Amino acid sequence: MSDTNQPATYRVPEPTLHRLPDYYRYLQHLEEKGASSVSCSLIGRDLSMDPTLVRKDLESIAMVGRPGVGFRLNELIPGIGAFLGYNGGKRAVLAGAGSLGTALLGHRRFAQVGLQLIAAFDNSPLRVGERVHDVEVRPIQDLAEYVRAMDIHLGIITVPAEAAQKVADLMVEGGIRAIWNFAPVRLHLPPKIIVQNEDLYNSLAALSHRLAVMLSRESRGGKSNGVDAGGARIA
Amino acid sequence: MSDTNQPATYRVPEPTLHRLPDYYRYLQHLEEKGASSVSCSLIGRDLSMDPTLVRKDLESIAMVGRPGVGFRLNELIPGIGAFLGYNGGKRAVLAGAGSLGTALLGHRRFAQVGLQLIAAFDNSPLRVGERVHDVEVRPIQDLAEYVRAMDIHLGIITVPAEAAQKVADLMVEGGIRAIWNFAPVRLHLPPKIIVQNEDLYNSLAALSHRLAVMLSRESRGGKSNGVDAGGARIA
DNA sequence: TAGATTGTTAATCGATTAACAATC
DNA sequence: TAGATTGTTAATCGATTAACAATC
Repeated sequence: MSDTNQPATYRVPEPTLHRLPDYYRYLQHLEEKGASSVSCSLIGRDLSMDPTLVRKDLESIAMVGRPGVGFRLNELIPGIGAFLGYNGGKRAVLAGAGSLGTALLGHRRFAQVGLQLIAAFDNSPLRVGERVHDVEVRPIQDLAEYVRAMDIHLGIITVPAEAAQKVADLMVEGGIRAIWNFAPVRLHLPPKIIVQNEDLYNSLAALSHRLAVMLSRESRGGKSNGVDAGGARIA
Repeated sequence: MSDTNQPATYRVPEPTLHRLPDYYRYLQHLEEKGASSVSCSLIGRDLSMDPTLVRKDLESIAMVGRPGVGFRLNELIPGIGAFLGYNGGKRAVLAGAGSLGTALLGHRRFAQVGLQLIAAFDNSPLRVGERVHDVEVRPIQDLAEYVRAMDIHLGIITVPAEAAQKVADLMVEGGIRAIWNFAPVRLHLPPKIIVQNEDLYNSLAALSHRLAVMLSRESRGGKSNGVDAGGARIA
């Protein structure tokens, strides 16, 4: 890490953050099966990852194990859970009670990771006033005020792309600190706001490109002229 | 977390692949506004990215521009589109006609990127036989046979976590080459199969951890005892 | 030509993998 | 003690950023 005199955080790498839920689930399974401790090599074997990477990940969130033995599940699981805020009770509002929004509102498992969707907002008079999976749908105009009054920090955007920026602005106006954005647009936001884009097209792109490469490669019997189906150069 | 067990022979970096849809959309907007060419620095400015990174990305998919001028939109947009297979007509099946599955089946925009969901599968007799957004829901038992008969390469999994592995096995049995997995589990699959996990918990983890850090830091007014809210060590 | 921007090579940065000593 | 596994430091690898020459 950089050794400035500034109190900089030991930043937990983004990739590590993304892997933690996988460990968490795997370890829960393991505990249900009666195990009481685990080694990084076992985790690595079962999750098809390099054991050293597992160790580094656990180290980066300050988990300690015992040389020669491994990590105790009854420390490790709560440790990861605490780190991820799974017992936090994070309250959130959701904007856009369409089909995706509805799916998220009905997602029982969110409660298990400490996420509570306490209100939904929509601009359609048809939807406002309804209850979707026990959550009341309110008019989008009330969003900022509601968020401020209830002191909510997390907002979820499931409106169409065209409306997303406007909704994001309302959230910021109300004092939201983090946005989980399912709309396929990059939002323009103040630098302080944390954003996580959940853009299906970004990952579909990777998937479908690889698929195209694989198929075109097969149909050419493995021969290549240096340019694949999609136009990418091949090493 | 974008992961694939694909043995990488070609060299378009994963992060680049994920950024391409952003460029594509941005450039379309730009063209609609009447522009006919664009420079990497303009893209960088509007998308808040380093212009050199933009250039590298375009270079890696073999786009060529003109020094002193930039890239012509009428070459660049179709170029990226072709690379991503947006005019391909990729047929796919979806397993799990629950709320998320239904949302995806109704997602009109997929057609715009060349993705067609041509059949859905579910194990609930209540759902089988229904039509969800013009797509017929078939019994899950027929999946492998259908996929083989129709020569489908792409499968989408929106079943609950417990059922995901079984469904994935059926897809592989039918000859599926790539799986877009929305269930929160790591699938065990033959190495040839391309997988893209769309696991909400992975990104929620990053988001909620950062939020927790931000909030706890504020509440301490910047002071730190060496351990933040989530348990991460601070330098 | 002068200005701008690409194409390309080099430097930096960060994450993963490897090596090994400490310790249960 | 012997075997296993952690903790920690070093090496490698890949992606991003910087530098600069070529060219429209």
